[in-house]
Amino acid sequence: MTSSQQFEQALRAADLRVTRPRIAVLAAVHEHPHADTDAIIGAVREALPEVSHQAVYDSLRALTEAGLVRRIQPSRSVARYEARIGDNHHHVVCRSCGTIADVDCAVGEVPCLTAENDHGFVIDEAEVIYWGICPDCAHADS
Amino acid sequence: MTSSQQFEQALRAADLRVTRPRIAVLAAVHEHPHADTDAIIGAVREALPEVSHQAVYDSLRALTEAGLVRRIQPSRSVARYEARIGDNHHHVVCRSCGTIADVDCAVGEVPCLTAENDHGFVIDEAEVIYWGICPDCAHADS
DNA sequence: ACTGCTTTCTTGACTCATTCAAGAAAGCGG
DNA sequence: CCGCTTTCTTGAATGAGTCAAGAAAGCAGT
Repeated sequence: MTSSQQFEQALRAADLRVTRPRIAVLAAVHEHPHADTDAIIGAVREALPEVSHQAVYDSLRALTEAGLVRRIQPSRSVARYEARIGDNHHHVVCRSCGTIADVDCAVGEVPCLTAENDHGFVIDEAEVIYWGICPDCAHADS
Repeated sequence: MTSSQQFEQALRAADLRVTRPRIAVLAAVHEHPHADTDAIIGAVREALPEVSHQAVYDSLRALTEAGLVRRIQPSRSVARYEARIGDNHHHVVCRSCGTIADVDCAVGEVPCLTAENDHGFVIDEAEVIYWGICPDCAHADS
């Protein structure tokens, strides 16, 4: 059980002020992996009916910058958030319905992190997105 | 020299009608790799001052769907286009200035295309984005 | 607890990339 | 050259996300 107190601790550990919107946003992201901002606003309002969308946007930014949540945004998609962080996992995205699922990298802990020619860039992250068709959409077609 | 006639051939080969906007857009994408739509509109208007932005949007969509150009869109960036296609290369993006550079995949021809647990998805592409700091921004900091 | 400073939240307007829609123009097979 | 279809022009609309000003809440120090 991830309780509200654990989220509070996480916020303090990250040097963020503890506010009800932030706790609710953190909980919403934990409960709804890959949810977009709108869905998160909806989930947060179940606990705090009066929160403004701006508070959610601000919280998501603060949490993202603190590294408590991760923002992902496949092409043509709005921003989505997840709480699984620091384990170098990646995503499969369905071209048809946009569903996202987690995948662990097949190549090891830090996949592809060494590019052949890095053009002098200091690389700190490799983000991998697999594109394909999810089982549901594959069935719907056939 | 990639001439206008070659672009015309490419369009015909892809079963697309040959129009001046499309040729100009194709040329612009070839000349300005990773340019965003606005930059492409600007480049196209050097040859065809009167093209509407909509014509450019439409052309880019048609060319993308036909596979003549590739659309890339790192998080927090607008859509960008490139003409290098079909060679499974990836991108490094500067977190500071947004510059994009090409990188060949270190892992081989079709990198990471086999995920450990694919959740039943039929995967057809693996898109890799390396995040880091480009040489210019690294210098500016220090 | 109370004070005062700082950060965050509310409210509401605004931006801007992208899309939609209707009619005019251009491509192209016959 | 005709006629059908696709594409282009023009102009308005959409919508995720941001900005800004004042009100409210968190929190360190007393």
